[in-house]
Amino acid sequence: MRRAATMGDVASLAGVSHQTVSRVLNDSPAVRPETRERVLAAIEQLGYRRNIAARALVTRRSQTLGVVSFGTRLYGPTTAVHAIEQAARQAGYYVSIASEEFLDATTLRAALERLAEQAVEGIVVIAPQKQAQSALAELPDGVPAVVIDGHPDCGAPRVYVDQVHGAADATRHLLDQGVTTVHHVAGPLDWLEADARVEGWRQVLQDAGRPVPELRHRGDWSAGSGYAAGLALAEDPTVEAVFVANDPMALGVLRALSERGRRCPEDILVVGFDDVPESAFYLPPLTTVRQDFPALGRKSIDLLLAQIQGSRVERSEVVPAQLVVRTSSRRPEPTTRRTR
Amino acid sequence: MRRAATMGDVASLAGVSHQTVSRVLNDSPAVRPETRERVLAAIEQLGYRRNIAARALVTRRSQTLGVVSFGTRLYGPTTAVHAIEQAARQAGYYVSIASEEFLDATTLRAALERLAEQAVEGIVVIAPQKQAQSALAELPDGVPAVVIDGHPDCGAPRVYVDQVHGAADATRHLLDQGVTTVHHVAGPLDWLEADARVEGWRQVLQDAGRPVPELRHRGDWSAGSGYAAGLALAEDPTVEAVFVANDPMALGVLRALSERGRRCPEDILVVGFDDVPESAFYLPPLTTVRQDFPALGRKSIDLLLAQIQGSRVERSEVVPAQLVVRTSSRRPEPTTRRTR
DNA sequence: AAATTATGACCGGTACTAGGA
DNA sequence: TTCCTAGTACCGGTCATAATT
Repeated sequence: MRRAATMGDVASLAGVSHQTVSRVLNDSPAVRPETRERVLAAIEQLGYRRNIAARALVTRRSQTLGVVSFGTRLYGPTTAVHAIEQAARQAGYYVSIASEEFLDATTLRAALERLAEQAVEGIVVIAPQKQAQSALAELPDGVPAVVIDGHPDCGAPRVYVDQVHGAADATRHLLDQGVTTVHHVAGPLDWLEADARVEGWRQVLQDAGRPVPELRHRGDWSAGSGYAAGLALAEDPTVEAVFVANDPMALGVLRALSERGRRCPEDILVVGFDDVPESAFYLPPLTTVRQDFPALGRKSIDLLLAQIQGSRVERSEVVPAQLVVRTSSRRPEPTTRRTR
Repeated sequence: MRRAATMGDVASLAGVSHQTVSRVLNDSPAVRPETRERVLAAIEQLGYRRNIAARALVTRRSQTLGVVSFGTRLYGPTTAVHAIEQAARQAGYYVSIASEEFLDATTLRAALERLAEQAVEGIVVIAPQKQAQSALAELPDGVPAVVIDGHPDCGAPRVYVDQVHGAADATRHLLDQGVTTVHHVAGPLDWLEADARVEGWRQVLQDAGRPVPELRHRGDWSAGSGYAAGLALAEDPTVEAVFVANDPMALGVLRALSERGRRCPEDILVVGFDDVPESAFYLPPLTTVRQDFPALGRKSIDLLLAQIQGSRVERSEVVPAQLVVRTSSRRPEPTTRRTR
């Protein structure tokens, strides 16, 4: 394998100095169009490609942003990561990923360390688990960072979806259907989002003076865990409505209800959270709360770039959640209830 | 911001030469343990971190692998990318992602160009669309590459799931339930996998001497497109069994059937493809064909590393697909058919 | 002589200066 | 002036080689 062409090679082929080649590559205005053409032709001819290691060495800029993510099989993080990539690229950055399947302080630290080794210019952390928050304190010194769905005092600017309002809207919507109260299938204990959704749900019930059912059901975001919770809920004849902390768990609940002969929405109303693409096709179509994950990703990059460019940065940015009403939560008119 | 510590700083603090520091970092045996300790202490004290740009410049190795992916919202590619990251990291490589939402020759070329700029040492391309194949011919010259689910003569070693056998198994399983023939809801025209699944399906029907229904239904992998196909299938009273090219589309079919009052599995049998985590909780639980996406990712890195290390590499590696039988495809015994 | 350690060239760019057309 | 050449000092490592125990 021949050694790759260098700037000097291009320069001598084009009959200019290496300095001029550099100017052309960096879009300096101080190059005559005609000269620029000659240089570009030489670049083309030699298949020259700038050595980014050399460039990074002298400019002290890696042109790379880092992304740390956990639970990458989940719809939310995956979608957000994708949006991050797009936005970062459009801003002229490469993206390096450091993700792990499960999070604990050790793996988060390791992931941050890997990114630090690469001298990334900024880091986006998607770490909605509580135990991530402590490790976040150790974000590399001078490196700008943004946290998605993190804790208010995690030390870095945050971008987050308004989980509390989303959960409140869902719960209020269920109460509006005329039920006495709403049960909740919560997400895992360690997740901040799970807490926020519990809070929104509880708040609305309390404000409405409704009994707050004991929180007995905690899933792990999976359909299987929702199914288990659904079996228990189906046993309880007083249950009229259930707010489930995400869509896959809601799918599990729907299946459990159906197996136990409890019809949705005739007997029990169900609302999910996330609005995964499939939820409109569950049986019945699922009412849910949409989170705009792509917006989350884009805004995190906006905040990060602002920091890199040295602007003062808002401490946080909120993305609203939006209730999407479908069949699973609409109580049929009592008159039509048994006609079908 | 103070300038970061350099090897020379560490060296003078430890009272050795920069060369010795380098040896310590590269685990050279030619360093007295006592000296090594001193150096490590100095590194710790200064918070020294090796500059990978400088290292890459002289070693001509970026320690980075590139991944190109499209349709990153789909379960398969996402899962595979994740496995790739894990495997690459374990092998001591960083991972740079270049993905786009939609693929065409231009975006693929752009993605490969971005990775080439970064001087990645190897590339994994996940590009199961037909139109990707031509652009694959332009894989950067000397850069090792592996293609996941690509065309046999795409020019690079391939790792792929045995789609044809998976589809054949699914179809055969349906015939075994006693139906006359099996209908198919295919994936998008441009996808190789869609073709392979059609082929496996058709093959089995032909071999069994069954009528091959005209291929009228083509979705885009989404539940919505499956729903549309399902509505049409529900109209046709002769349809006894449907093999759907992926799980989300199968979900759409199930919903359409249910809406039109055709029961699954009593009236129509359904089989999907992919085994997404939710499919066990569809109504009814979906029989499907599991693809081992993590294995796909791992094996692609194995092949890539082998190439990088200069070994001769098998042209391709196959990952088997596995039929997972659940409720949606099991015809109830005729005697119990109407009892419930 | 063998084991360590020190020295300087080099990787391929960028940034600067001085000066020519 | 405006554009460009020429030359050189970096950036922070690695490697080959020489020098020192």
